[in-house]
Amino acid sequence: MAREMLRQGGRSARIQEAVHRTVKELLAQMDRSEITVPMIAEKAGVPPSTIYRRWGDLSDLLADVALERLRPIADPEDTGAMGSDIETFIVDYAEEMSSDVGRGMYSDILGSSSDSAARCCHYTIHHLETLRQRAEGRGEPGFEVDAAMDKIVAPIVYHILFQDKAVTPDYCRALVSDFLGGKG
Amino acid sequence: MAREMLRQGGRSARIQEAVHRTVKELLAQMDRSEITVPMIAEKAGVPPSTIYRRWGDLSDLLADVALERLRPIADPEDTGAMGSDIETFIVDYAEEMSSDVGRGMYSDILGSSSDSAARCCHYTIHHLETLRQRAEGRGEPGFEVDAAMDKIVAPIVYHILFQDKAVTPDYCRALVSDFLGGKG
DNA sequence: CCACTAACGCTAATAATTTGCGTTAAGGTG
DNA sequence: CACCTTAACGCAAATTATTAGCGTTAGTGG
Repeated sequence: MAREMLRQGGRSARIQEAVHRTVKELLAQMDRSEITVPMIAEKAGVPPSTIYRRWGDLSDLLADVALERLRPIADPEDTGAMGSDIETFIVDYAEEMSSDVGRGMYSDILGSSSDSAARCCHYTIHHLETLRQRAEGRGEPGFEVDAAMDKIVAPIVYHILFQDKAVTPDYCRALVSDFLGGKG
Repeated sequence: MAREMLRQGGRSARIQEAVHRTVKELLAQMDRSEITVPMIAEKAGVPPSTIYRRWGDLSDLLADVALERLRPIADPEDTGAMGSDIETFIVDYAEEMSSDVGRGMYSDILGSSSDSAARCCHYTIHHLETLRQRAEGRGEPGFEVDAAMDKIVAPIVYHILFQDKAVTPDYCRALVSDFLGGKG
């Protein structure tokens, strides 16, 4: 992945923005296996060497873009109760990530030599942590975030990645209710 | 991945063997990001064009090699009882796959455009199925293979891939005993 | 043993990546 | 606010990887 930007403003930031935007546009138009660095460079209006120097190679650039897309911009929806909070978050997450674009983001992140994989799952942990704290603030008993990762998130991500079975909303809800039910 | 070989014998098979062996050797010596097709070609004694024509590109070749390494060669060890069969199989599997080489195989498989991901997890399902049948042959109650994939395999593979926590034998054993305990 | 053709080797053309070097502009300092 | 330092850039040349054409080799089935 890109090393942290040492300079945050001006030209450097404009290039980062233009390149990221271009990658997202290309990803929506064609298969990732057809995308090349020179192609991105031309569309974004920067020389290829700038991309190579800054991101290293295509897989690191794709991982960087994927990670940015996954970065939390808002907290999960507040539905009023812990069970429905978790269910809503998980069903939405699974739907978003089981698309071709979503699975592609996972592949890019896992194919990169950087630490983007660990970062990516920290985002999910962070969201679950938010839901846990919210529940406890309501006086609900809360839940173990690690256990939720193992029992809910891991199976969903596994099936998305290995494409061995369809990840349906019903399947997700069953995982959630199994997790919540197995506690009492 | 490589299309199925139309010709199984002679020269074609020798090349496949030489290339696979070379890839495994290189993988043991250096980081995968340093490996190139021309490098493999020279060491294996074949022209690069042959590799490109047959495997398409490097990621498909790596996925092909990874899949071959994961292909079951023997049934899981028979320890005399279902619980210890599952535990032994899972602990061994986790240990093997949590190495850098193991994680690399997953990355290669997930980064390929072929169906190698689904095949890879079918291998695991097949092994679990073997254990289930063996247990039932002994008069034991058996277990749900799908549930074992969700509750045992998925969390292990998730943590290996996303590198968010160490997958220790104790952790694996806890997953197995949780799975078996939650049934009675 | 012969015919058929998949798969190969070689080579030339094309495309991607790396590198050196001069230039621009961000961010800090007096 | 002008100046200094240097990260990051643009350009272009050199290197390396990939693709494609075409004749050749050698499995496979008859």
